[in-house]
Amino acid sequence: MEYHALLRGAGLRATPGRVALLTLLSRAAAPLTATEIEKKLKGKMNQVTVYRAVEALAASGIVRRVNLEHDHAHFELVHGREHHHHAVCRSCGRVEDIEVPHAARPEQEALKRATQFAALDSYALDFFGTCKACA
Amino acid sequence: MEYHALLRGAGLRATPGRVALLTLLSRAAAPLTATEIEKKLKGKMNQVTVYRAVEALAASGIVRRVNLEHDHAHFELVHGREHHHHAVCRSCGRVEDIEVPHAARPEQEALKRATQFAALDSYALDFFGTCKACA
DNA sequence: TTAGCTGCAAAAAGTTTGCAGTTCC
DNA sequence: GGAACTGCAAACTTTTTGCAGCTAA
Repeated sequence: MEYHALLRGAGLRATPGRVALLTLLSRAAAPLTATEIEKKLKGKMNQVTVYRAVEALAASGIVRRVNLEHDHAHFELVHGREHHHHAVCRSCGRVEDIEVPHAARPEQEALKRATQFAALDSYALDFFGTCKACA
Repeated sequence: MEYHALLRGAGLRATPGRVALLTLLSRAAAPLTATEIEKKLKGKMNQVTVYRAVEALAASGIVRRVNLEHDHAHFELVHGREHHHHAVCRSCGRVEDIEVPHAARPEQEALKRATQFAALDSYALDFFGTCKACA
């Protein structure tokens, strides 16, 4: 029941659908779209509720909204884990999570270069190319 | 008429609308959405044609499609210039172009870490935070 | 002349909202 | 019991497609 506690700790209700959603995301190897989530939860939660759930979870910092290419958002669990990145196939849309070493706190360097920003607290680093299946 | 030649060189027709579109993008301080482009070209090109034009221009490598937060694509000119990045305001959506020093060819490092990819040839590094106007 | 471009109308995707009923705590 | 959550239907936004007419080369 670890997700039950996680939800309650964020002041959210631990409904069966939300626990199933978090369990699904925790087992996914890459971010999922709202439609993928709804299909894999088949019947447990309808699409509108999926959107509302990921919105609430994102507001609590439990889930992160990821914008890759393609015209729809993807969602992933914010493990307590390391910041990670994505490789995206331009041909089929496949996404793989990858770890890439990078400078510590690149946001601070970016903020120095920006003239119109008061704060930058996160960043996204995503790679695009062709997956082995499509090559 | 520099854009006329650029278009012809890519095998595309140099229509007045496309030249106006490229001129607009060249003067923009940050990537524009299709709707913004259509409004700023008021009357010169309708929205459907804007989508078809940026698609053709992106296929020729003249324009780049950028996916930031928010649910719509942005488009920017691919100057012959340096790879650059974006600061995005989570509150109002404002986007500023920024230059950030980074490792040479991070794609190669990323490809080593990916297990399912045959090639990675580009990447996006975008920062999120709050702009001065919203702070 | 003609392949490429354009506009209009309509459809397709993805996402959000209103409201009434249900459920977690 | 009451606030939070859910599902249904419908709206809204962004993007794509079909088709007929126009135009750059």
